[in-house]
Amino acid sequence: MSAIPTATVSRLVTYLRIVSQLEESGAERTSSDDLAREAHVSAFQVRKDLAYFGRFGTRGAGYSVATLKRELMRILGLTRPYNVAIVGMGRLGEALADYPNLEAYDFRLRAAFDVDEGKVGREVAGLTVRHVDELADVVRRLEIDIAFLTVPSTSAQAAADALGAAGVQGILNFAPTVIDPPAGTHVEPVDFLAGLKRLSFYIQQPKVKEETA
Amino acid sequence: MSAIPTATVSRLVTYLRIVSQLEESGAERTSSDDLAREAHVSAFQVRKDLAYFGRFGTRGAGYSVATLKRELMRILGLTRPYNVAIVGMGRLGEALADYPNLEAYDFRLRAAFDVDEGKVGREVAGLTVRHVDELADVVRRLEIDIAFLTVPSTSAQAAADALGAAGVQGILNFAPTVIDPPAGTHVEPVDFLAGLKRLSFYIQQPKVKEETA
DNA sequence: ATATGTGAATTGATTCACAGCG
DNA sequence: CGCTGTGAATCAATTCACATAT
Repeated sequence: MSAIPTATVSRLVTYLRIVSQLEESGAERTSSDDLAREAHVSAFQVRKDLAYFGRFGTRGAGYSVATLKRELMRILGLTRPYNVAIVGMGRLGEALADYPNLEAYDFRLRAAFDVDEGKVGREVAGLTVRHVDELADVVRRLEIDIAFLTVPSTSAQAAADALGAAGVQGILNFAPTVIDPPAGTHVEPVDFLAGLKRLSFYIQQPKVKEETA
Repeated sequence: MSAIPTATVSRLVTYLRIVSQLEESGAERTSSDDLAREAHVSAFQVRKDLAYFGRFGTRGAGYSVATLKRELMRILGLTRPYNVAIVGMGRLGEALADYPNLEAYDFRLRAAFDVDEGKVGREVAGLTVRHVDELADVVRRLEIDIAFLTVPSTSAQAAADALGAAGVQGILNFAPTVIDPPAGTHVEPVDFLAGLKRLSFYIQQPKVKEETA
């Protein structure tokens, strides 16, 4: 009967960003029409998405920006802190370590790992890079909830398995490969190469419809 | 009757990566079952996705790895080169400029832009960073097809509009905001913060089902 | 009056079962 | 006999229309 569509979850994230911007700009009230316009979806869609979780508006008057923001944060589980580790301190791992906006939603970078002895021991964003041999131990001790997986594709599955076994609940997978989620772990892909290839498909579309005889 | 589901396009990209790996590992033939296992979808799904574009297999014998790879590349428009520009040479822009795998599918980095005079003139990945004032001019002259948009959210829409007006056909949007696609331009989002918030939702799911009375 | 919340209708995507070829 | 390719059936998501609350 239930199970929230994944597309709905993605849109909720978008609505949250929009109400956050509205709040910054000083707006106090908004409507499904406003949100729909900003999120590039229909107003029906906005209301239906919200209806999965409750009733947050006032008929005739729309939504309170503050209330809707609070409720969206609650729905998305953003009312508590998450401890984060980065696995793979290449260029991308380093860039993520220095990313400033993480703390805005209480994502706390607590550990960084690599296999390369040349990288182990270095300081990145106030953290000492540790060897992946210590992963299970450190993840448990620091109660890491979420890992950013920025290792090469060839080691991504093994690293994910190790993280799952150590009790990590969520993995943001930056490696361009599909990972089999360890039991009890949710994996979200962040694959810019895939996005690039989708672009390629849509760009060439206009001039298609040729058959290979 | 027509219109390819966007989910199908995403899966095609995955199938291509799988057959590329199969090719590297020396395999000559594969099947919808193989592909399904690797891509974490059903074999029906694989065959249906491919059926939108033609018949690429041999009944009873599966698919030739080489043929399927070639066909997937053709379907995805990856048989010709694309000229790429990066707009926004912050940390992420720089990391992308140095990303080694771009040339593998003939994506050619040809230009880099920033607004910051401190960055303009610097050398990155063999390119001189140009001021965005030159964007329209340079995009046209170098026949840029695709832009990586790595500017702050607040300037993302304006930059996208400038790129669209200059004739760019595709934009990979790394800014954490929804962009209104300029006419004739396709936008693909690559938003790791959104992925992180989705993770948060799925992590907290187990312990939910509380109502606000 | 106005904009939400929601069952019903529609549209779209996935699954299935098997016909069709090698 | 295998495994692909595909219409038909099922399932899910989106759209619609309107009753409902303020």
